[in-house]
Amino acid sequence: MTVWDRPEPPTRPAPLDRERIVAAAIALADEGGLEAVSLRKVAARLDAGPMRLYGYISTKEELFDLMVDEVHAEILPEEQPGDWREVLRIRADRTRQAALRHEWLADLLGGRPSLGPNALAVTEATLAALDGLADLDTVMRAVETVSAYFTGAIRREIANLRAERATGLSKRDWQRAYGPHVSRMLATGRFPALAKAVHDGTEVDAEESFSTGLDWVLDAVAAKLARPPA
Amino acid sequence: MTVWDRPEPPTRPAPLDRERIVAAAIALADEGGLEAVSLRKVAARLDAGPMRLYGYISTKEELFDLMVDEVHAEILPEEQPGDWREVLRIRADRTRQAALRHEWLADLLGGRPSLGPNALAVTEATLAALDGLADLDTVMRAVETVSAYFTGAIRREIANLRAERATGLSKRDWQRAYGPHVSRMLATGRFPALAKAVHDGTEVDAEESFSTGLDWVLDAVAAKLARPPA
DNA sequence: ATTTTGCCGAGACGCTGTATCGCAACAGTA
DNA sequence: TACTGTTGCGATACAGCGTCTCGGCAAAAT
Repeated sequence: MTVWDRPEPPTRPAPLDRERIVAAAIALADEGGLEAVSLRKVAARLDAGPMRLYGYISTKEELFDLMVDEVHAEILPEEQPGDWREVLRIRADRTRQAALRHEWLADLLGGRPSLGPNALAVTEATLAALDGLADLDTVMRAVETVSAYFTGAIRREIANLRAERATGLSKRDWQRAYGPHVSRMLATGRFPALAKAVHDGTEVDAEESFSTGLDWVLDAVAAKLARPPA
Repeated sequence: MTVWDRPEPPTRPAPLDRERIVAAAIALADEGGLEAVSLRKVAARLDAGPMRLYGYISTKEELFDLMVDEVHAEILPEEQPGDWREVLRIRADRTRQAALRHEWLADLLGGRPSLGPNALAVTEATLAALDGLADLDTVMRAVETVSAYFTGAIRREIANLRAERATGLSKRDWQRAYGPHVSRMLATGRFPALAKAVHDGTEVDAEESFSTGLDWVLDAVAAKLARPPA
């Protein structure tokens, strides 16, 4: 029996590891949002059956956790530039940038404790930058307050962005963007302050709004760090 | 043919309206979390077929929107007590309380723009309290910054609460609560600042932590309101 | 060469959100 | 009173989901 008669051995399944699984999941999520991520589709991208994934993760939520941690690798800057304020600011900005690249991140941010290695590294870098500037409690409060701010701000920004996209291109005009419903509501006269805000408000771009709010919060932190509590 | 022979006419289906649908959905979510809310189960609670709901909502997401708006009715306080700072503080506190009563709210908070009547009323009340204290841009930034903070903070609090519950009763101890994984990570020595924080950190209760961070943010807002930009 | 082991994937289960469509009960008209 | 038009409910269907079970096959161990 010559070689030509013998069939090639069946190609062994492509080797798999978490990294490739997570990469496939992220690609899927980047393209179609979190809801486009199904274990079946992730597996299909890797030429594998869905059940194969269960050797590497035990639940879909775990896959999400891995995805979030993977993105934290993008958030952690290469090198730290000293000043605590800049460290916090950069962390916030980079998280925002990551969420703009991976909008699904906004859906997951703050939804579960992030305890993966990359997320821990980010926290470590943040804490290190604040170490010694005040007692530990104050430092923790500072980090958590800033995190809470940018988590919430990023979520809102992405939510608005999606709403704008969904209602069609209308970026500027609140009323037209959010449709006749809000207009009607405002017309009832029950919301005078809101109506005024919508009518008179200048359109600020999202980045500036994020940045300004962040500055405020950082100012507050600065004040507390300067005067450590008795 | 007497009355006795004739069967009763089939009982007309129980009348339905959005209020009852939303109430059923909220009850379900309170009991088993957001994932326990399925159109089939909501309909079953109302002795109706799933398809019946589509007369009142056109998508499951809309049902979530209605649920969020319904909870905003709990958030809007009966009467406003003047001072802008207290108005913002009360709004944050009440939102937090609502999220503690309805943990699923944390999953939805900030996820989509809230444009229902109750949410608009809450925004209206907030804006009204700040009206005239500074130029409109500053006021908007203030409201959004505070909202971003408490959205993020509430999310984190609920996330931690769930994690504690999931890993078993261990409320206090970080390391034990988050399991051997984190301990091992810390033991690697790659996260000295984090390790110190975990080791030396005093356990602060969630409410106080929320409240302190909120105060900081409100301080920042106060500073900006006092000095309206040129 | 033979046994053991471990892992992969086909299939199944119960569930999901939603489209389709036939039927039955009402309102209006002759 | 008989008929007809309209409305809206719900049975059924469909495609997809996460996950469990299990049979079989290839690699490793003996």
